[in-house]
Formats: sequence, C-alpha cells, structure tokens
Amino acid sequence: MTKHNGSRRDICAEFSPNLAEASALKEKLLEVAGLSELFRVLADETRTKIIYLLSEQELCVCDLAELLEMSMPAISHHLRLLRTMRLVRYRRAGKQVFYTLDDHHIVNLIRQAQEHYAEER
Amino acid sequence: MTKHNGSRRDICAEFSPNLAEASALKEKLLEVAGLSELFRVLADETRTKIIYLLSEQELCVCDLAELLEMSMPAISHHLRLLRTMRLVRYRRAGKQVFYTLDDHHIVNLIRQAQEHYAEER
DNA sequence: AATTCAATTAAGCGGCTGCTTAATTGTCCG
DNA sequence: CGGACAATTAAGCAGCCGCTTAATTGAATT
Repeated sequence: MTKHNGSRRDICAEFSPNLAEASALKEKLLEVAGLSELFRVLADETRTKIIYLLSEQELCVCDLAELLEMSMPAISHHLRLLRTMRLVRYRRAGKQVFYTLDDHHIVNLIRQAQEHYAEER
Repeated sequence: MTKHNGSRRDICAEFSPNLAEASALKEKLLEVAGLSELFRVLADETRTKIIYLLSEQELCVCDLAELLEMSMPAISHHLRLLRTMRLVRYRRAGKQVFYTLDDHHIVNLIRQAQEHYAEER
C-alpha cells in the first residue's frame, strides 16, 4: 500500500516530482534556454547547405545560387540571417561578394547530426 | 594579367568553381540532405526542453505541462511529433502516460550546442 | 453505470518564414 | 557618363507552426 510505481507517485494533481526535485529540474532548463535560436538556423535545409558549402571553401553569392539552384534574392535572404548571427563573414571583390564561414563550431553540430542520423527513414 | 583573385575567377557568369569542383561540391551536399528535419525538432524551445527533461528522468504529460508552464494539449502536441520521429517512448500507467527519451544521440547535439553557445549575447 | 481525471484529438487562428518579383545600390568597363 | 552585372532590399504572398478552446477517449474509483 505504499507507492506502487517504482518510487513514483500516483496522481498527477497531488504531487509533481517532489518539490525539491521539481525546482532542480526547472533550473536545469536554464541550461538549454536560447539554444533553439541556433537550431532554427539549421532547421532550413538551404541554410544548412550554405553553411556546409562555406565550410569547404569561400564562395560568392551567385555561385551559391547556382550550386543550390535557387534565386539570388533567396540566397541573399538566408545569408542575411547568417550574417546577423555572426556565422559567416564576407568580403567584397569587385561586383561580387564572397562569403566564408566564420564559426566552425556549427559544422561540428552538422557533422554530429550526420553521424547519428545518416540514412534513416 | 592573370587571375588576380588568389587562384579564383573573376566574373560569376563565366565560370562557377571549375566544373569538376562544382559537381564535387554538389555531391557533398547530399551528405547533409534531410538533416534539417532533425534540427527542426530542436528549433522549438519547448521541444528542446522536453527532450532535455526526459533525458533526466521519466515524466508524465501533466508533469511536463507543469514544469514548462504550458497547457497539456500544447505539450501533447509536441510529444506527438517527438513520437513520430521516434525520439521518445511512452508507457501507460493508469490514467497517466509516462514518456522517456528513446534516442540519446539527440542529447549530445544539445550538449554540444550548449558548450559552444552558452552565454552569448 | 456515473464521475473524475489524464491525455489526445480536432478545429481554428495569428504569426512567422521562405519564396517571388520588382526596384535599388554598388562596382566595373567601355 | 552610361550600360552591364552582382548583390541587396522591399513588398507581398502562401504555407507552415504553435498555440487556444472544445470535444473525445481511456482508465480508475465509487
């Protein structure tokens, strides 16, 4: 007649994880606060590809557009976000603007995702 | 009067990265195809928190709702996605349904993001 | 069986996002 | 200067996403 749920309680309304534990969990949540902003960058396939390409070599906007088979404004739009998030750097060379990856941590994230989730479906 | 751009070309319309290189890059892109689906899961703060909480311990829906200060339908909605992506498992215990993390790779992704992007602003 | 509570589902809405087309800026070259 | 081209910006639209409220399901308790 004690708790029969493997050291857990029975009815939700009565006690959440015992109070101390609950606030400990809530604190833990602070650790991940704000991370989604970063993941949101990678949530778009085109952006992930841009980052991946730039991790290989410097490229100008129209090269990216051609490689990804998208319009230049579309690419430019994505680059704008990557710029404001300080993930890429750019330099002007005549009429063209060349972009390079400025944050290589993010490639590690991509690679790690690759390792664990390659070819699933 | 040769190329003055450090072994690169000048005008975009004329040659993208020399043809062989271009198709090599395009092939590389296949490596990251489909990954965004995964990152999209983490692009929502609530989901990242759910995953993080479940990596600590098994929790029922109403606990999650309380810890995250959100409605149960909202939480349930997110869990549905996590279920279809096979990231969580669940078991029924009376009126409650307990969820556990079924894929711990994804926690590594979160931790890695944490390490590199903690406390930036 | 009737009530209660956890959970899910359904329907609907408001906001965000990623694209398009069109206009604008900046640079080079004749 | 004027034309050409890379790039960005602006405006607008369509689809998606995450929430809400309301209805439904499922299980336990009486």
